[in-house]
Amino acid sequence: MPRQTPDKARNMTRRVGAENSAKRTLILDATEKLMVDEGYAAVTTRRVAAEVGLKAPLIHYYFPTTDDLFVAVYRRAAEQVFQRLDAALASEQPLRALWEFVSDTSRTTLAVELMALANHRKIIGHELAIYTERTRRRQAEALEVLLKDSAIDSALCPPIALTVLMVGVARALVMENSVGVSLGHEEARACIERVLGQLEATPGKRTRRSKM
Amino acid sequence: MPRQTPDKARNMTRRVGAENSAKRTLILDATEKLMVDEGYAAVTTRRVAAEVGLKAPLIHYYFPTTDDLFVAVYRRAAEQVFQRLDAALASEQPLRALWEFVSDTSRTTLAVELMALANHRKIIGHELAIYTERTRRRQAEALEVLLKDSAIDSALCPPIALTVLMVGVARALVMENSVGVSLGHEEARACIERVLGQLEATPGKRTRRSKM
Amino acid sequence: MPRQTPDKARNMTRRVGAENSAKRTLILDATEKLMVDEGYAAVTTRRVAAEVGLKAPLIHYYFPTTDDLFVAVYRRAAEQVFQRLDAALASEQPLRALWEFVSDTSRTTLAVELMALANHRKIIGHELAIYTERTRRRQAEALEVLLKDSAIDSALCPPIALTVLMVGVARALVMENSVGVSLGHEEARACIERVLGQLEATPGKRTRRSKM
Amino acid sequence: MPRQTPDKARNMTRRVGAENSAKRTLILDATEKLMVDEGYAAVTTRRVAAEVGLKAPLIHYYFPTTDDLFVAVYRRAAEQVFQRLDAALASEQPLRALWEFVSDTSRTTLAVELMALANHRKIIGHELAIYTERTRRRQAEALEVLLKDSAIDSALCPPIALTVLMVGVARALVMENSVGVSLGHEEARACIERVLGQLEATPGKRTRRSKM
DNA sequence: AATGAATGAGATTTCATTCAT
DNA sequence: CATGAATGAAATCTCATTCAT
Repeated sequence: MPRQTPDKARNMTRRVGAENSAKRTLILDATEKLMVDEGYAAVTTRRVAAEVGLKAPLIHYYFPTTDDLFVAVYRRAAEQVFQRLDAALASEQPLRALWEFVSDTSRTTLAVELMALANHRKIIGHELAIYTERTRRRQAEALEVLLKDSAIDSALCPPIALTVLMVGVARALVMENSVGVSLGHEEARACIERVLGQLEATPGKRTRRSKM
Repeated sequence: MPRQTPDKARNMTRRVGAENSAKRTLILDATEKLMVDEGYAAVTTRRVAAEVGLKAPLIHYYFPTTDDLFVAVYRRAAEQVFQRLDAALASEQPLRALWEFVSDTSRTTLAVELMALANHRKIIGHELAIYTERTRRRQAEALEVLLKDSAIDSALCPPIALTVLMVGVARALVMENSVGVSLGHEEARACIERVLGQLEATPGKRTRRSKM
Repeated sequence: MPRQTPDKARNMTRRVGAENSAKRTLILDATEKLMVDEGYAAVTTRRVAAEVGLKAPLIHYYFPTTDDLFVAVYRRAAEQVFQRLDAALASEQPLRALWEFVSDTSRTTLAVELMALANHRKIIGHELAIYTERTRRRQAEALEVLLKDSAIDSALCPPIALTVLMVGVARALVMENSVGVSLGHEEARACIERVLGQLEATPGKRTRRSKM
Repeated sequence: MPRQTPDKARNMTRRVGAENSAKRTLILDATEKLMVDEGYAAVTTRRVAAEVGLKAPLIHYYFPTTDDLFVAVYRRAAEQVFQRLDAALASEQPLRALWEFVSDTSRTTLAVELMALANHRKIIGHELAIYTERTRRRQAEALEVLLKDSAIDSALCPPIALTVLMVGVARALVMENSVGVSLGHEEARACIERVLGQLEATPGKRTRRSKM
């Protein structure tokens, strides 16, 4: 596991390599892949360097501390999330797109790893919190519009609760998958999709039934 | 983070200390507390030893490798889970008790940590998978009985899916909490409790409308 | 140069090896020798280990951080200083013995190195300050008695000033020596010894004239 | 601490930047300030560069190796010393001026740092030795004239010894100051000034007494 | 004259584990 | 049971320096 960055190193200038250097991107790619495939604990200077075919100290040239590297990975991912989220919400079947989005395996795996990481790295934790709340709000707003006159009873389950539930379930499925558990997953997915289908099927009116 | 057990050490005889030694228990308690409070990465031979007031190598007397220690923590927790799960399902308001059980903070935190750990420790991963599936099946069976003729339409959402959803949401809430995110949590909890209330309120009958 | 100890490591348990272990002593000896011969900057885990024929991490077993090592060297030296200082002051010709003591090459070299080190290591600096003042007071008290009715005019140059001057000159000679400068040293030493001779020659009385 | 120059780099052409470039001067200023404020160990390519707002490799353009940088700092300081020394000796109260000169804090701090540095850098050591002896000779000559017929008995304490003592005491005061020791300093200074006063007060003759 | 990129070498420290007692 | 001692392996980070541009 990446040993904690000694405090001494913390207040140095960050982000040394040019923002768009090809190598910088390569390093981020490799780190992300490592996190998804083997967990954040597999991310060490050496390992990343080996993965990209660079020498270890060069990693530090681009990302002075390992935290900087993690933060960079996180920020890049967050950027993409916002774009893809908007795309999903603007699509034909926004609900379904949203679900597909939050249950996208590799993206969610990364999110889960960052969350685990955040337990030990205050900086990550803080950034993650801000971003999570931002995303959540965005989703809730979108849902508010989408479900305004749908079958769902927003007194029973307001949009923001809905996003919490969706995201939560998605994350759990991914986590379990990564340890090889899949019992009930299919049923859960089916169930969710059925509900979504019902919701989307009743874009307009007064269906008395189907409440969630 | 607990460095990976060197392969050299792998084929040792396991479980040296007597199964019920008081110290063994102390070590397990300390380890569990560490995992819940600071994450699994805080668990190192030294740290645990310091916590219990013992010398590091003694930990190895009871748990030859750190993996053994984790496995033992896990197994002990799993035992308790089964007992408490049974108690919950046999209680007055089994649904509500079940929800309280799966969303119990400290227990779930431990579960999440073990899950994160499992990413890097095959042995843990394997044990975890077996146990998770066992618990799930048990829950599903119980739900099957409980909801047989309740309001819920088991075609729409079969019991096993329900346990996946409940457990997933609970875990997500705990994880987010640990990084300081709580936006929407209250709403989500309220929503779930409302649904549970509805289900329990209709112990008998023939509600034609399927609500989830 | 020994890189600064990361803060993280600071509040761990100190002094691990038994106080009187033979190896502990060996390590201290080697460190002290290194400091005297090549300066404090030559003290690195590796170097010390090589010098004693041990493996580098073992140094950390006895002295968790390099600061701990320096502090231990310093404390041991300080102990000896007090003993030898008392012996000197109790001897036949206390003034001369004192001068010989403060101008003892290897001891003073160590002191100078510790002083240089203290510039960068707050802990050392603090300990050093305390000890220096303690020694100084002890010397001044002794001089007070010794010179009570000697030729020296304590209004012109009180005992405490005298110790400052003696120690200062001695240190300067040693420092210069270590860079190969010796011009005027012999004359300075001779001069000091002549003054000391004069002072000791007039143990009693009546020099009306104040000489320094 | 400035890591030792790898031997590989040793036989390069030296002094690349123009002797009087403004940036060269800036670099020297920054280095000197660093040495005085934080000790020579704080002098690293990066640190100096940051201080002047330049990029690290540019330092190497002006001073191929770090040793070259130190030597340049040293030489520039030495130049100034000679000029100020001459001024002091030509002043109204040359003795007092000399004392003020040798006990000037920031200059002496730099000298002490260079001395400490010299322990580890042969080149510095050598240059330092030459310069120290030159300065010493110059001071001794001046004192010889100044004290020719003063109260001081040059048989008891020849001029060259006197410079050694003065410089030594001054350096010691500065060093102790930097670690926070000041016990007895005031008394020592007072004592020295009293002696200087006495000496200057007797520009001419016939005091047979008052020897130092 | 200046700089982004790269790198070899090395420093400190942590950790799991073994071993002899 | 318990523990002091020892150690291989690795992780993070720093630094002086080179090189191509």
